[in-house]
Amino acid sequence: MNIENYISGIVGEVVKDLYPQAADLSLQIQRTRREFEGDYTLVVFPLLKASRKSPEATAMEIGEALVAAGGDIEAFNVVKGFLNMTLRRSFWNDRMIQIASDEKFGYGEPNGRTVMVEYSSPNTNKPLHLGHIRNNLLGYSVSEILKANGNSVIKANLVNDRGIHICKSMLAWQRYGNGETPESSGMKGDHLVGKYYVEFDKHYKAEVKELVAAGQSEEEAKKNAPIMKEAQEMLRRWEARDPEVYSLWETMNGWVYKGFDETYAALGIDFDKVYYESQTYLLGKELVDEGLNKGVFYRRPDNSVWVDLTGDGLDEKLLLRGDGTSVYMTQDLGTAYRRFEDNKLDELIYVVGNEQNYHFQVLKLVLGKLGYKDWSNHIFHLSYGMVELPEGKMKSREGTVVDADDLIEDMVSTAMDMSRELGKLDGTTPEEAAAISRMVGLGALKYFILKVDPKKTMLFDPRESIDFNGNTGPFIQYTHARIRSVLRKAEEAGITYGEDHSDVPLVAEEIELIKTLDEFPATVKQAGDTFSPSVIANYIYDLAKSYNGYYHDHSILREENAAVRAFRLRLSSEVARVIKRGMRLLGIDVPERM
RNA sequence: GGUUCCGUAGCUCAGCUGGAUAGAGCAACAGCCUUCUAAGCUGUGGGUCUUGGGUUCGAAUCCCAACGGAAUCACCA
Repeated sequence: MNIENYISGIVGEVVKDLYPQAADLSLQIQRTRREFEGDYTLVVFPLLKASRKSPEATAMEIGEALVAAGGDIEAFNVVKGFLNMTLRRSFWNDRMIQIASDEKFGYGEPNGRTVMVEYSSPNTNKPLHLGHIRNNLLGYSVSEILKANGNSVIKANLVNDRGIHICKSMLAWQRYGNGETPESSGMKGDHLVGKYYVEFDKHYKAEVKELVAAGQSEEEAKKNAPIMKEAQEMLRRWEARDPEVYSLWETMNGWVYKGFDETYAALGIDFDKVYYESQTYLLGKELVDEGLNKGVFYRRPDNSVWVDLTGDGLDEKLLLRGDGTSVYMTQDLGTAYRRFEDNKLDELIYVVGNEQNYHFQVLKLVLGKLGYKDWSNHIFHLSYGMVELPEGKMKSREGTVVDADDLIEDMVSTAMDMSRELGKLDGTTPEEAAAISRMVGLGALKYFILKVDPKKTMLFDPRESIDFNGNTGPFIQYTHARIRSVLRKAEEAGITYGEDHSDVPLVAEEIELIKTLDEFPATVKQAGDTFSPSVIANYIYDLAKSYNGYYHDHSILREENAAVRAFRLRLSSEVARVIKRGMRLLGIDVPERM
């Protein structure tokens, strides 16, 4: 139980005695603002109806009763309608020990719930870019936070491995590739395939231009370009399992998967299940039949199937083409259905960009109309905003896409350069230097992206992200490394934490730190409820920042009083522990030294 | 036009279920390295929380409207 709840309990008893009518009101306890005297504050306004007294008089009355009770609240003061309560000093010493002795501090007990988080979900025709990085980091972090809250989590990746876009890469490779492979070219597989996707586009545009010059309209030309027709023919052959096309498809996708695996490994993310669209794209047709039978869908004269959502403020939506083939929505209905069935899911979270908000609105509505309200109410679209660059939006056509692999390498090498310049890598082996640079470079990238509220469009400024000052991952990592250094030195000097800290007089910063530490479990829970790593990120930053101020103002190892020194060591080690746990929830590693 | 989301300091962002004088970082300026890691610390300046209504003892936060911006509304996935 955290302190706010504890105090709420104590105050609740007193309030119940004083004002029986107020017994079922929930009390508002919050940390006392810095400018005022006290530790925690009760807002008394909601109690005025029951007390029938002025705010000041009510607060006074409660405060006096609390102090008279002789518990942990030893003093109080009243400012307007706010009752500021001061806790006994020994309370904080005890609380610190309690936190320190709790092995699972911040983590919830298993709650028996199963949650699937689908994220990443790349296309196999091009490498990952900056937008995917936000997706991957969010998906992984949200999974970790849900686990910390006691859920059993299935991390799922749905790979879009079929469709016309893959055929484009395949065709261009056949024509212009000269048998080039990742091995022969030394390129990462996903980059190689992406190169031919671009190659296709180049030739396609040239052909369109030619046809337009020959008198066709732009629209006609786009349909009639021979290379496009050939790609479409290839897709038909793929669907017919033509051996030649199918084996090329397998080969090239294999290259891409190998490339993706490297990127995933570099980002430190993973999956429990990988689904392939080539295996799921036929799902969902039974649901369409079901909807027709139930009368919630309807058929048009051309035999296509639709659902009318105009009553819900949306449009009519196609569910099945006239020729009986399925569309994106059909598949998604089918896969959602199957996932709930197969895994007994309590919750299904899709980490997908906000350009698909409409799609998920429809998905939930349609499932609801089919009568699967239990499921539609437990689908959560974790929608995230675009990542923009200082120069403007990323556009693949204009070559302003930031490639994920390039970016990661850039971050790591910049971290290495800066560390070296500052002399931080002196006395480390090349392996250590590389490991630290990797942790710091990725920490900078991950933290910069995760600290922002997912649903907001964010600006990624490479220069600012690599600036290690301020609210950044490296600052937090640095704080941790410093603490670890102090702890190492203490160990070398044979200084131990000791057992009894009950009489140590604490300074104000120490009490503030304990309060902040105490909020960690509540913060994890809050981030779990809202699926937001940014809550965790900003919490750890606050903790690290206030520790840094404390660190500069109070000596730890040089303190002469052994009990005080032991307490400070212990407090420091708890801060380090919580920082490490918090960073883990964001998927960020913290070095022991840097 | 419909739907969803966003609008907080010059810039990038916090601000939890409504609570006290709205907070950080960057940038600017002024201090602090014979002392446990200066990738740091301390201080100064900088705000009609887009606007207007409403609910309330109390609104950046909740509701409505307007304005500004983003995404989306395909027999693409």
